[in-house]
Amino acid sequence: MLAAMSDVSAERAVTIDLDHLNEAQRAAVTHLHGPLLVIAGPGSGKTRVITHRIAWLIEQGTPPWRILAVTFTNRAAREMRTRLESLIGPEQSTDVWLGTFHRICVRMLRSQGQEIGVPRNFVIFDSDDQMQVVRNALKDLRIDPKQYAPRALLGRISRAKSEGTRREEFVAATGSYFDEIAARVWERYADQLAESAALDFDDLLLRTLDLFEVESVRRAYEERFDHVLVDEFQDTSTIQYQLARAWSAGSGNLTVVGDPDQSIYSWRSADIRNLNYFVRDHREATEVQLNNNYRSTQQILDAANAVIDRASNRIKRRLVTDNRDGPLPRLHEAYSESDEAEYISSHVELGLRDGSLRPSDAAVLYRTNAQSRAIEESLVQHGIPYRLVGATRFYDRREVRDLLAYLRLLRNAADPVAFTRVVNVPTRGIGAKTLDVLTEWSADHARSASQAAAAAAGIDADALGGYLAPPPVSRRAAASLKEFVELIDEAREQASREPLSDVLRSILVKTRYREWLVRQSDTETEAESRWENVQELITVTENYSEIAPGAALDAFLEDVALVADVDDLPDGPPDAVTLITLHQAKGLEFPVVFMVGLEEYLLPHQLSMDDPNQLQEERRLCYVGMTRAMRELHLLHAFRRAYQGRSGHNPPSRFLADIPEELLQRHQRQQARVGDDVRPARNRTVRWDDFDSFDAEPVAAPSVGLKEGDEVSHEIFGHGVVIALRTIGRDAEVTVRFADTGVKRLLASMANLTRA
DNA sequence: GCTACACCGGTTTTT
DNA sequence: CCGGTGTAGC
Repeated sequence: MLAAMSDVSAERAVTIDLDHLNEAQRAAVTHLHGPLLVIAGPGSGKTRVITHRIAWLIEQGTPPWRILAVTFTNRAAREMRTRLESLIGPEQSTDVWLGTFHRICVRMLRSQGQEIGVPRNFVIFDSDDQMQVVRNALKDLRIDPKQYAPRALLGRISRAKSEGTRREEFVAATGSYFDEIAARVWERYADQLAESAALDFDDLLLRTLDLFEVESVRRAYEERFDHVLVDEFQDTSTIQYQLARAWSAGSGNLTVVGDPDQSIYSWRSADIRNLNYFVRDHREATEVQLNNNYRSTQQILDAANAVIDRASNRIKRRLVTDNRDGPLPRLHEAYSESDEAEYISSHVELGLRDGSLRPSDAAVLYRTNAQSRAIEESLVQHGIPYRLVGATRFYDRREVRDLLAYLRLLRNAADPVAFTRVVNVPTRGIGAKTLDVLTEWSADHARSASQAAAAAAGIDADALGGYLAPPPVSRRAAASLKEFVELIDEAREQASREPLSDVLRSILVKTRYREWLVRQSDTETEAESRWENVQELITVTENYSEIAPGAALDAFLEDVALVADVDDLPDGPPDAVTLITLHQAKGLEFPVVFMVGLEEYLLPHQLSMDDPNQLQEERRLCYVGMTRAMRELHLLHAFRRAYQGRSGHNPPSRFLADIPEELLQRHQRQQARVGDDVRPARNRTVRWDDFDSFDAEPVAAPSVGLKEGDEVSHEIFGHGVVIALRTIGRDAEVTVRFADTGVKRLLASMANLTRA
């Protein structure tokens, strides 16, 4: 293999080391020509294969800028770039086209979009903006948002777009009544985006595809890329696959890498069938399977395989590893979500104490973001550092979005979404009435809301021709509008010559934004944290100080729209336990993984239980989670769980039942604490005291065999003395003063105390 | 026009 | 439990 390769590049020194790749990996890396399909199981060195392949291609003589590699997330793109740099150095690697579909589309549209009427300086509307636009559309069309949920309508529109359906086709198709409503909303929606010179995420892809309809553009790009590589191919949508084909049409060198078992984004229009279509469309494609796992122990893989094996319609594949043995995955039934969290904290604490674990080695994986709270509380209590990934994204926070809206107005005064958002933030006496008047006026006279505001304020009347009657707003509102318009104008002027961070600071000062935050916040802590977010935003903008002021604004807004990921912020403790959703965890690995909430209604999630396809996806999600673990995997579920303010009992996840008993190490609470009758908790945080009410007939003190003054020892807390005992239902609460860790209250049945 | 408060419904996942 | 929306009273 190596010899053959050297022949190809006879005069070139071979610097890419392929020796440490296995045979399948090497085959994928050194595939020379034509379509290539790589099926890459979890931990099989997928990223390594892609980066090595790119490096190898470059070494074979392909210029870096003729290689296009598409990833699913920005994080993956970044990682790939870093690894590529270490292989071939920064100079070569910067020239490789590497990014998400959206990122690459933006790049193409910025340079050639005008060919198809895409405004050069288009802005990108994120989902929050989109919702706003849909709401406006509903208002215009006098459709009751209660009857037709904006969310659902937007979902319908977006799905249609991702499938490549054009609005005209959608309207023409005889769909349901709901679809007809969606079609009408879509029209208004499109109009408003056009008015704002905005593209939504779907448009970025669609319009780029349109771009390739233009003969000259297509030809230019056909000659442009010698190789196109698509990562996470199982998560591509119809439109994304079409893009990949368009980009590789010239060379025919399309490499797709994916794993059907890890397809977890169908709700985002990912179509797993693309893998089949690829094979159908490229009969001559070479297929390589990577089934060697370099991440997990055999014990973990066995359990994970057991889960994925039960997926229907699945081509059987099995991951194998040479990895050293490790402990069996541990299955633990906790009593409640806080107990579940406690188990995690205790384990981490133990590992930290004996030095077998660093905080960053551990990750807690959950299905829904809401589950992170109980974990956080417990970690805080134990003083264990953690970092929460995603959750409420930084750029989704109200105060951050307010300031972004200000910045967007500087860029495009006509942006109605941004205008409506901040015209009265902080409140400056411009209410619903005034806004209505402005909206009507701007509709009647084909002017933007900003122009309406200026006219109402008595500014710029001449520019309107002087004969238009200004919008009839109150004297007070007019004064406020004047203030607002001037604020924006000044800031815009400032933005053309000063750094972004300074522009933001002036806006904050002039609007007394901080005082407004304090007034808005219920608690001082909230005000503080929101102000911190504002400061953080300023810090982010400081990264743009190198760029010329005008261009900085553009670049910043674009990045914000495309990189809405908390991960990109420098913040957060460097060595911390990771709290992350199962979805976001894809592509990551951790020595120790805790999967929580392995219960029916949570995983599989309630909303996915009716549909067999969605159920399959939940199973794959479970599989993805399990295969993140390198050496230790803890599978947790709780007997009782408070969710959305209510408390209930969920049976263990069906996926757990698919793992043979002998592949697991059971660690269960020793006795049932309450009857089957589960009553709602009074408090969100379940305290042991609450359990008193559960038993109608309190029984005598349980036979825990302990009394005050007894010396006991505990797995984690060590040695201590019992200082109090209390009957709780059929259990006992034992208060122990531990030598190292102080006083703790423990449940006898859970704590596993032994007499010392 | 603003604020406080009651009510309702629900996001599972994200470029 | 959360946040968004609607209403009453200032």
